[in-house]
Amino acid sequence: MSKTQILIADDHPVFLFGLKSIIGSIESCEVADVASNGSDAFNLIRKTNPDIAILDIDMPGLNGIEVLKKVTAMNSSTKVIILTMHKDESIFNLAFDSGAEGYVIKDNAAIDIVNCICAVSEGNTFVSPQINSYEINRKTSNNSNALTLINSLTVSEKIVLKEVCKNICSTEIANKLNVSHKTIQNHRFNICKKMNLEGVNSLLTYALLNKSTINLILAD
Amino acid sequence: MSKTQILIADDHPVFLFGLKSIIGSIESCEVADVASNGSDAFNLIRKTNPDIAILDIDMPGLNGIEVLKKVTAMNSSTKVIILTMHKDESIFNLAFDSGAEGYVIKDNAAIDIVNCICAVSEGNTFVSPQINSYEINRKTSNNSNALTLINSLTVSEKIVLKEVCKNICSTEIANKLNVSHKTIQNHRFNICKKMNLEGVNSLLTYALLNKSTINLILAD
DNA sequence: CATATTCTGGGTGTAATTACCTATATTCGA
DNA sequence: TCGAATATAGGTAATTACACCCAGAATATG
Repeated sequence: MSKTQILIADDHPVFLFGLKSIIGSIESCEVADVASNGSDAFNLIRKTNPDIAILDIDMPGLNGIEVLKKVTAMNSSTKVIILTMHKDESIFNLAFDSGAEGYVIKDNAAIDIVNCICAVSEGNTFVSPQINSYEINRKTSNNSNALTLINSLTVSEKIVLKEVCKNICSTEIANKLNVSHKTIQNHRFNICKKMNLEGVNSLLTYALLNKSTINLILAD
Repeated sequence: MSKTQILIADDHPVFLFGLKSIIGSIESCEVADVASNGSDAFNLIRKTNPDIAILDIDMPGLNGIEVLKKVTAMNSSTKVIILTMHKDESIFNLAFDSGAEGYVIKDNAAIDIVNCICAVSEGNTFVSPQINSYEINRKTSNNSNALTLINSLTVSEKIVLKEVCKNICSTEIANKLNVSHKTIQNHRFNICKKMNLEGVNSLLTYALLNKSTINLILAD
């Protein structure tokens, strides 16, 4: 029986080195390729078609979620495991909505990654025990998380939200988009209503504190 | 000649594993101890007195900077290298002000860590080439960075700044500290003046975007 | 003790955002 | 083609933060 072919992608050399050693020590697995950015990872997946791809989210160029989406879109047989430090429920949901088979938190023990690889190669899904509740929420369709809320925004509202993330005030956003500042204020108000944000500066603070999540969800 | 004894501390098991392998492969070095949190790291340093301690900043309990400060305070012969993902100039300065001998960015190649260990064990300091300019700024005493500015704040101003980081508005801060909201507004105004912040919400956005840096600088 | 700094709090004004309202033009799906 | 959703933009009011003014009380520092 041939070994499970695994591709790993992470832009932190030391972490990648450790990951490679750990996976290499699994009897039934073989590290087929390593990549240190998203584009390389995707090209290698398309070319070599590994059994499993383990992807970090934060990588230069294409991020792990974008690679995952492209892999899913081309109906590849490669199964994707997301290995990240993000503990945000919205990102977790985004990963599984995008076709992931596993989700492991980076600061968990190495055994989680091993278990995840085993589960996924047997056709099951796996999530770090630490975020088990996220999976339960998904199964009970308890879906009032940021991903669902942000996806309910209109195109203009999404554009405005992205600008707010950059800490640009309404007047400047209006100038940038060549519309009245009243229009932007209305969009902001509607975003607040949809996302249950109340109080002065609530949208600004929400946007700044959830910047990376929002930008992942609203990428392109 | 005996090998250089090294302690490494990081709360990411996979990264720690990779780091241990890389350092273990250096002929003249030996990994004496590993720790996955700050308290353990400090206790081990005190007990075994290694030649070099390589510390991550973000660790549960005591963070790496706090460990560094305690090591410096007890006049230990152990030299400390900070190995972190933080690229913030203020944190870099905080590390060297606290007595660090080396500062390496986590996403740099493994060779940087090896070079850093060699430099430090020979009595020199080392910083990742990527942030070389920070060292030059220090040497030319070009010190208008956040560390200097935040340290120029009064006790009350520091307390207010920490509350603003938590996204608490002036009225609530006033209630919490049992003073008038005008007092808090005056503190905010004075903080803005000292830190050259202008415009509506400038302090709030500065605080939210630099939360982790501020909390590191203002830790106890 | 004298001086300086800090903490405190009041006043006045402006800017930005939130919180609603209304209303028209456009676009999109049924 | 018709109705729904969306994008646009105007109005009004309340809240919060910034930007400056002032001054008395407490505290530290020489």
